[in-house]
Amino acid sequence: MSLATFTRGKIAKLTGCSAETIRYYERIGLLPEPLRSDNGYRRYTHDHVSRLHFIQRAKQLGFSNDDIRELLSISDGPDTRTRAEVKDLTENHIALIQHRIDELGRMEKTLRQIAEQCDGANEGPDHCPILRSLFDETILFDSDDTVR
Amino acid sequence: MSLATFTRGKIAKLTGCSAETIRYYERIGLLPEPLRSDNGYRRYTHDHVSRLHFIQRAKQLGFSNDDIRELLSISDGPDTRTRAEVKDLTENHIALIQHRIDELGRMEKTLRQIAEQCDGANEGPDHCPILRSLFDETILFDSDDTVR
DNA sequence: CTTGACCTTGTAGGTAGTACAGGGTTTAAA
DNA sequence: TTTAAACCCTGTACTACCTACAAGGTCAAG
Repeated sequence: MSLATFTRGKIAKLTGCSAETIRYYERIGLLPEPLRSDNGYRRYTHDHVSRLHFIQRAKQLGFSNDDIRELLSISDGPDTRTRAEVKDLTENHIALIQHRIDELGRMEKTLRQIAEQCDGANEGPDHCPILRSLFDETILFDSDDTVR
Repeated sequence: MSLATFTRGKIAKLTGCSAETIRYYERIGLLPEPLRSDNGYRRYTHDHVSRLHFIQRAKQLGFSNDDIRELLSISDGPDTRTRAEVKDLTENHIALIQHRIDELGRMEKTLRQIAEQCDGANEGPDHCPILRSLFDETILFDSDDTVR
């Protein structure tokens, strides 16, 4: 067991998080407050390092800070009920991502449609077809749900 | 030509934007400042209505407020150079959306992989496999670019 | 002993709004 | 006519997720 500790700058370099971000995570309760040296400097442990890695990986998977806080608190809690809650969170998150993908796919399709209209006729004296279709009342959106 | 004007609440109902949002769009320069009545109330015209519609449609296509400001200023400017700039903006935007879709697709794939591991063995005495793979150093991410 | 690199705190900025407080005005009903 | 609801005005603070800076203290190297 190593008892090494790290300053904020050290743990930042070690994990790839910025030093400011680490302070931010502490403020919002993602990273537990470390002990302090006599000079007031934070002293991070290996536990902080693995938590930061956890946070980074969860972030890469698109989990929100609230999700991550939840996941960490489940992980810190008693072993019972753990699996079901984590599974739920994950499944909901997958559904959310799918929804976003669908939304973006619809956007892309419509954008390609209106961008295509611009391709051919670059010569006419009339207005830009893209702007026109944005101003036009009669648009061809597959809008069925709200877009952020 | 109708000279009708609308209060903020009226135009909000007419367009489906919230009254607060309309004030916000004015503040950030998306919607031009309307004239005022003697009592200080804003008096919106049909031109504001079509601009708001434009904003809403562009938003549905995922354009940022900066993009929209740009598109509107192009549309207000002289007719020359218009088409090329709009086309550029649109193509860049399509590329951005594609990038986001790819990113989300990678997330989804990885999430499904780790969620699957949880499916079968719900009985073991060990830790939750999802949490474990988030804590584990050896993850199987297809990470090649930054996430958000 | 001084310079520069680190650490501390608090605060402001960005995006795209939402929400509310505290005041004035208009409209509708009693 | 009076009064209450419903609107309007302004400024400000809040959400998520940080980033960046200012003003000061501390530490290690030359």
